[in-house]
Amino acid sequence: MSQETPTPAAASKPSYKETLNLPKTAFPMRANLVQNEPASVKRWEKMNLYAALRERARVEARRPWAFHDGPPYANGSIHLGHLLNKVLKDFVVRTRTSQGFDVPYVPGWDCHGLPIEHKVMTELVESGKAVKLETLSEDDRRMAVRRECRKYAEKYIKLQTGQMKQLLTVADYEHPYLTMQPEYEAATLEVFADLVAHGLVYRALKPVHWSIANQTALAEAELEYYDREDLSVYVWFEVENVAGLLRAFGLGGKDEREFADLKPSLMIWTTTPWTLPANLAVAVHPRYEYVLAMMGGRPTVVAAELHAKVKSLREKGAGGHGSAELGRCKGADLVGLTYRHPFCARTSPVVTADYVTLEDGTGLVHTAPGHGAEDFQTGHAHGLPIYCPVRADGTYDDTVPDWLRGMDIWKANEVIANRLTEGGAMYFSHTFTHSYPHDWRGKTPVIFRATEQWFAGVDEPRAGGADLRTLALDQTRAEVKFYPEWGRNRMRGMLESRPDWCLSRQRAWGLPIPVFFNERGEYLLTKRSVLCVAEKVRAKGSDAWFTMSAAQLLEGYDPAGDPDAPQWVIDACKAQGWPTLGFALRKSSDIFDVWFESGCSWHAVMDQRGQADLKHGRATELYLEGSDQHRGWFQVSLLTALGATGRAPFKALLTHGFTVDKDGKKMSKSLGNTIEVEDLLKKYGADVCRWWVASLNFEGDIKVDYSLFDVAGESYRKVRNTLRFLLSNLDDYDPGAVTGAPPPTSLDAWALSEFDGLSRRVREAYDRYDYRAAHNALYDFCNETLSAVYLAATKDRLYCDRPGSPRRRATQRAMHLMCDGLCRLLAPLLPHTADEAHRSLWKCASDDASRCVQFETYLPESGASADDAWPQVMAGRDAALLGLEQARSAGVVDNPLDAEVHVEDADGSLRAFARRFAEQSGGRFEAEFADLLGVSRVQFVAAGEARVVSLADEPRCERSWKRDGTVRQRSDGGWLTDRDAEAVGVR
RNA sequence: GGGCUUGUAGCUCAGUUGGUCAGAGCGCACCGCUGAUAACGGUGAGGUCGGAGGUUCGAAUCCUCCCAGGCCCA
Repeated sequence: MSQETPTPAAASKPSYKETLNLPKTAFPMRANLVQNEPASVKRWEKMNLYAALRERARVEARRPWAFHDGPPYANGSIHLGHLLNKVLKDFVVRTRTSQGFDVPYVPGWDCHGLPIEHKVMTELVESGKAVKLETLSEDDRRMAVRRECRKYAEKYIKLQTGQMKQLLTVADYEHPYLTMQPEYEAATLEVFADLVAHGLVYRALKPVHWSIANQTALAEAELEYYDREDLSVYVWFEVENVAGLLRAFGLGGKDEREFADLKPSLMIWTTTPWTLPANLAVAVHPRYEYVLAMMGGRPTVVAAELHAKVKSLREKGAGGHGSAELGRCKGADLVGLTYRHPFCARTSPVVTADYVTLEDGTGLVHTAPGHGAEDFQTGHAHGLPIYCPVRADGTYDDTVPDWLRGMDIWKANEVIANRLTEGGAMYFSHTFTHSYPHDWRGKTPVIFRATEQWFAGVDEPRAGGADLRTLALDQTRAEVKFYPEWGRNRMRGMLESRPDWCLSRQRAWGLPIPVFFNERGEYLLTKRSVLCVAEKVRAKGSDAWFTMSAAQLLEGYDPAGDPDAPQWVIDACKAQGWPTLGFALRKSSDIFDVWFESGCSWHAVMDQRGQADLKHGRATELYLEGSDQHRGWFQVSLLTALGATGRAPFKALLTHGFTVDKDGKKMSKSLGNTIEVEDLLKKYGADVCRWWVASLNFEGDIKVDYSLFDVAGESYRKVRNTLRFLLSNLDDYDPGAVTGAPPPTSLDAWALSEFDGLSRRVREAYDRYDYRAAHNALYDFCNETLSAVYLAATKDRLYCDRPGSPRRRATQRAMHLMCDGLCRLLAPLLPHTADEAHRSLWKCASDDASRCVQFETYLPESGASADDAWPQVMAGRDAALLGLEQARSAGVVDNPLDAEVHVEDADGSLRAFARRFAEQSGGRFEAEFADLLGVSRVQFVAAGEARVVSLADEPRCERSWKRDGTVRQRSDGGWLTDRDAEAVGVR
């Protein structure tokens, strides 16, 4: 047999596979992102993408769109929050750029502040260098610490820059802004100078959050709340003027002296016994009802509503009202009473305050004006001293009773409680757990402590006009856009309740507050004096404050020419002349709250780099940060800008939520439910991470889990494969070979008009920062419109038509347009993949660094118009597919190509469509519809006649595997359809 | 404790002003293809819309309360 000559038939029975136009592309199915993304980064760096984009914008005279990066803190690796934030920002930059705007984007870092200084100090102590520092002068010591801090910040800026580049973000990494740069610091001082000029800065003794561990004031933003166990005490304060007490309760008839022996008392409640030495008043609510009742053997004043509750603390089950009630009165009636402090030798008054509540305690509030914000207000209103016996290190000074002097306040809690018990003043005490503010870095509990600090007043009239709070609320209400809209409400609530801004910190690593004191404690702080220092800082950085003398810093300052110069300066100048005075001045040792520095970035970055000009009304378009920044950066930026210019620095605010674990719980290292960005990048690559970000509803909490990235990876692969299939069928296509719109009844027209719709929807979604809508639309288009419908239907003509057939070329043209268009729409979300596909589409050599998809704007509409009946046709397709599936499960057919489907065309619309199709293209729409179903033949039939017919008995084309009724043996011996015979060139 | 906010199929999400709005995709199950093949196509099952009241002829959609989260504050 083997020696036999092959029969002519067998010899001529060709394998037709080589005659097909099968897909061909170098664009791989597997992305290998982790391996290939670095090459993209390298190529973009080689072409200097950021600068090239600026240059294009210049040449094309693109309109600028100002966007501003809020500075992350230069500490540690980037975490999930950074990933989310930076990727979202990159979406903004890239979408707006593709829209045809010029969008410069300068990344920034917050460099000063306690976290770094704390870390550096710890390292200095551990390495033993701290001891040596103690021997230096104050200025030299601070300079030494500052040098270390700068090195530390620089190290992490470098680290984070690399990580952010890995996220494929496009930014001016060559010229970032750092809050420790001299020009940034100088600009911050310029803003401060304006605030000073507008009368918004003042110095006052006030209770502030005080970190004992770090011996500095802290801002709200520097606090974290943790549970803490504390002692809760109910204390009797013995009333001094018993007659007044009896009068207040309408008990004038009682024997005053006899009654006094019972030690009638006010009862207060506190969870901070250590503040009792600073007690200077008891506050009651003027309109609440109070009772005088026997409790623990003493006639005791408590709020009527809390009487039973307090009584039951000591007498279980003794909830019965009024049993021992001696009298009632309003809080206002108690005013004027005085009481003896339980262990300090003084008497203090009862005063009223509106903030007294009946939720906890006794309705009588222990008031220590030196240790609480509300206490301070009350003290201020009633002329009480702001007494704070606690020193910076958390120990008592010498004004307290000797048994407390020098004692640590946390230890004093117990000591004081014991003393109260011994002295009979303790009604009840117990330990309980409550949420308490802690230093965000040291994690140590914070106290309220009155100190001299610098403040920005939010209720001070600005230059005689409206105050900052009013201005900010006005902007929030009417001028600024919020995404999402509820941010407006949130901002308003925070602005309404925020206290004056404590600007000063007692640390080394920061921008000094440029104030000069004389020996009497009077200070020099005017717009001109600040600007004079700002010049020095611009030239030499804020180190100048520590390396130069007061006289040097003030060189060029002329009190005579300063309308705001304080009188003592003018007087002193007359007496001794300016330079001499300068030598006698002492430099302030306070630095600015870091939030003040970052809050000035609208000027230090946007104004200074020419991207905005707030004083002339040119604001930044958008700030984009986590929702915590309603109180943080958004608010401080708004306040400094309003204070300095009267305008909001941003036109719109966009916020995102926080990442949580897969169960919706907060992520924390202690819970062990954190995920590292580094690990995600290593496992999935940046494009998949970005695709994940794009899929999020980022307004709320964002669940993070590896499984969610797996899903994103699957979905990414689908998009990638669709691009690959497009590319693989365009290998032999010459763009521009075909022009003109396809006929409306053609599949190509349908696909192109679907693409135009997609393009519109995606661009509109980008415009409103709805990346998820864009992501979903893009995915659905790839998955449904292209992969399941259009590409499945056109496969036959792409593979089997003669390469140059008009039908094949028309489809290739549509595919080319859509591939190009998709790359451009995808580029903001998937910069690597879109560029890779785009370069493949345009057959770009791998070392060619001249082309990048990010240079392209979105593709204009294709111009294709689809027949109005297409939705009906597609509905017919759905119905027919259902029928096909039923036939398949009934065993009528297995392979769809063995089937002829009789499609119900009840109203004749499909046949009408087919007639139009024939007029426009000269072909049979039934064949087109068969391709849409993936079957060999289709007939349109009347209602009720739909069915599937097996064609298994008919000959099958050896090339296209179709049984379309034209299959017969051809001149080469093979069985082919007419179309395939023509394509192969046989008869 | 207060302000803002979230809770729709296993997962990610759509659901305009209350009336076919209980949907999509993924995943899963089953089937087909084997010339997109570590691909591709088709069909299907799955939810008392966090819970409980209430308003209404009618509520995922409005009101109240509760539960579980998140951010910010006290």
